[in-house]
Amino acid sequence: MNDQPNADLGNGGGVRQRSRASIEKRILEAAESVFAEAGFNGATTAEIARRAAIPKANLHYYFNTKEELYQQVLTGIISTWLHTADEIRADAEPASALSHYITAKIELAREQPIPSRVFANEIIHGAPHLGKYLSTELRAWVDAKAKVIRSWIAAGKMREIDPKHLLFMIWASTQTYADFASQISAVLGRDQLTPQEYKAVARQVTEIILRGCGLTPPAQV
Amino acid sequence: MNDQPNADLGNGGGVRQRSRASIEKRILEAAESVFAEAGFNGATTAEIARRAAIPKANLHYYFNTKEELYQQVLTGIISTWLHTADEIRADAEPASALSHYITAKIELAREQPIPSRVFANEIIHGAPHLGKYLSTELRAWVDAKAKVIRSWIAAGKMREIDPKHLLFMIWASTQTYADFASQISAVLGRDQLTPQEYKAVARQVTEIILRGCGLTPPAQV
DNA sequence: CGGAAATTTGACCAATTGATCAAGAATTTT
DNA sequence: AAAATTCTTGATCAATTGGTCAAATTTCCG
Repeated sequence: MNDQPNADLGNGGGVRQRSRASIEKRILEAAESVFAEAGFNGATTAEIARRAAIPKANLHYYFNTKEELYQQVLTGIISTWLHTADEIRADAEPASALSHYITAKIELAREQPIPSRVFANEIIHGAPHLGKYLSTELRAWVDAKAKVIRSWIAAGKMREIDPKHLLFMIWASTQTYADFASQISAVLGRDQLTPQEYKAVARQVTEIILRGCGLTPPAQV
Repeated sequence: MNDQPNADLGNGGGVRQRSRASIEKRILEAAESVFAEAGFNGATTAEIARRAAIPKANLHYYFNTKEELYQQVLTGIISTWLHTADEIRADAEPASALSHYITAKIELAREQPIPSRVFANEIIHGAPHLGKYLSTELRAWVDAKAKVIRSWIAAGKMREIDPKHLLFMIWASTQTYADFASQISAVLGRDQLTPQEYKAVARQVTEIILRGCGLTPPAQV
């Protein structure tokens, strides 16, 4: 039953565990990039093993199935996203909170586009591997944030808009720079945006959303 | 060389051609849905044939390779999209033109989400089957529309914004309702949005974008 | 050291899958 | 009618691929 080798053997947590953690990380990073490029179906364990520079059989020693590997990649992505909107609280100023959220999301799209693409791919295909996450955890998260935004509206701090669809719009407008980067690059005619361009994008998206909500964008940093 | 059976034989364009067109359409629709659900790699010609209700060997009679089938699906999608922004012209009013464009895109997301997902999937994976379309045709399209928007700005009709990133934002905010429908459904807790909800979405996205551009949303229809 | 546990690895397997082929059925043309 | 062309389809193939296995090799610990 216990298919986790080295589990709970009291070996002192020495070199083995450190090495194990590091090789698992290498495998997960390789898997991430392959899943992002080819999707779950197109990804092959052989290619993941190649990028992790280990034999395929060794990969299956650390992760029993491709499914298990994919799950861990997804889990990692989700946990990264859970706390990007911490500033969206009832006692915060909407303009500042939304501005920070949008900026953080654009930065994430720049710094970690690959996990974002794995997740987007999963959603596009109907989220067959995500189980109930969307309709439980994420839904609760959105409900909570929507409540905060509604409190801002009730306090007369911003225009009356549908909070959930505002969130969808922010997600879409920011993650498009990770998920659809190849399209944006091709259309703009360059390999990738410069950090300055990302800043300009964050500023423009923020301005449009905030003005659209009847808010005044904060002065630029 | 000519692997198109029945091509140019002067048979009068009778039953054969009509039947051929209809079966090809059935195959393409089946392919569309399978590609949308599983991506290029995950799609199997067997499943496409099953949905088209023909033997797999017969499918390969009409479309030699899976790649050819995919190309035709993509081509169909692209041609559908080429003329959705015809109202974005220099002599149009920005508020009206953008409003119509956004509304049309949301309607397309509602009516034809499947082709949109096939395309989105292709982009996410780096557009390996799209050839130079993005960097030639689509880029030229965007350049032209950006020029129009810049003329509106120069005429003092709207706030100074980056036209291309505005277009990206409109694409993202509208297509998210096709591409990420499973996420939106799960978060909102219902199978699919009602036509009324789509209308409300179009209204809200339009309002936010227009106000964000310093425009006044037109009165609702 | 020396036995036990953990790790590595090449060889291998069963299932899937894109594509082919040949034989026959249906349709059109002469 | 019969020859020619188009269409249909079951059988089959070669390649790919997720996963297994057992035999080494290494590491750990008394």
